[in-house]
Amino acid sequence: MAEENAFDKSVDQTKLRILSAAAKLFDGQGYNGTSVRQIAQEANVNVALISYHFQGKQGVLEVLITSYFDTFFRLLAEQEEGESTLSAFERLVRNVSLYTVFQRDHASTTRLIQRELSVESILAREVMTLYSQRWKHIFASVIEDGIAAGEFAPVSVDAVLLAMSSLLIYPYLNPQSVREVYYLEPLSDEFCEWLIDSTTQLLRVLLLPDAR
Amino acid sequence: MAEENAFDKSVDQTKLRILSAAAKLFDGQGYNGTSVRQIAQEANVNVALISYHFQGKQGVLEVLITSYFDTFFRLLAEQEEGESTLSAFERLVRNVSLYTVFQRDHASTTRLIQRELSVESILAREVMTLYSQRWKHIFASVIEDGIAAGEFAPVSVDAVLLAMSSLLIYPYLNPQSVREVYYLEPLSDEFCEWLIDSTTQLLRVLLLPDAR
DNA sequence: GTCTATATGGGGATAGAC
DNA sequence: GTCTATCCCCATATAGAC
Repeated sequence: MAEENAFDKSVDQTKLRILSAAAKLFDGQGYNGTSVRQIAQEANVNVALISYHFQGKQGVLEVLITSYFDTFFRLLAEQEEGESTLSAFERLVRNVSLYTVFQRDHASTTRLIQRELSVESILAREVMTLYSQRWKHIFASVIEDGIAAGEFAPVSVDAVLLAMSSLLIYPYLNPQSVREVYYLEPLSDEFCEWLIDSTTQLLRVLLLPDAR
Repeated sequence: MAEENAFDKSVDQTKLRILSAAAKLFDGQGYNGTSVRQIAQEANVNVALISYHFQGKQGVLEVLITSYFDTFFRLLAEQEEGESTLSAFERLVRNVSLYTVFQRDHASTTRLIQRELSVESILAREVMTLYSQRWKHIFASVIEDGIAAGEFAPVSVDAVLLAMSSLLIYPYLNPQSVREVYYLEPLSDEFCEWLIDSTTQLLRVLLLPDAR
């Protein structure tokens, strides 16, 4: 299990420095607004090392995207173990909570991914769409289970999920507005709790229209 | 006399062609991902005319932003005339409906503005933040009126508005995901109706927790 | 694995002719 | 108001020395 160990001293030090610098800069300035020179400077490494380790700027973006989603799916799988005894609604809320906190803990990558996802010309868009579909499928399964068990009303799963993702994602896509316009701090614990709570309320209304 | 006349035949033809081409390209590729040469080609005008008419690429973006918001605020002001007899909730829903349809009718500009708003290094960001605050203030006033009149629960206006904007904006920021992941068409009438309806339901839950 | 130096192309903007 | 030609800067990527 050590063969794909990503912590092999100096090499990975450099790779990690590049990834971390790139995440920060892509986050703040956008992918196209960031140059490899900036990344190299921010990471305190030589420019050529970016091409050497990641085959260019796009390679850096792709690694950021894949490790972001892979980490999330791993965490989710861990949480889902032995969750089968819970109700569909409880499982849904647990997944929402995990995702919210995950976004908070990976705020830079979250913002840059969600932003670049809305750019059509980005080459990594297909990768992202694939992950988005996998993301959706996970949440959709829980809702479909709930509908099949009669726990949820027979709603449009797609519509519910879109509303849910809007609530969850937008604040982390545009934290600047959250701070400067709404005077809330998206990185705070209170904000996460509020966001989870609001989303739960919406889901309750949409999925359990009779129960109140 | 004609010093400020913006409808001067050929000049305005050119300016409009540039604006329209820029909106399309900024929308699809992002501001930084679009070159003035591309804009000129798409608009079928000479590259130099962009600098001549708009003092550069950034000037084009600024005009797009200001006319977008100015148009929306004008439409909103027209609608709000003689609305004072309505309840706060009804006024809120009317404003939500107007904004949703406006976003749909100006989908390219909506997406590009909302995306660039999340980029810190964009020079036009201060302009956008200013408009965002004005936008928020309009919706906030209605909610505050409702609270003062005892129609709404004494909620956190900021929190409610953030949830509302998340629902309204996200689908127009990322219409690709809406189409490819959720199989919904954000430009359709049915989608607008659904979005207005979902938002109304959320607002009802948050603002009128007792009434049902 | 890291660095220097360079190749090659494209970016935005403008001077000056028409 | 429009176009041509050009300026200058910066982008990414790589070849080759260490």
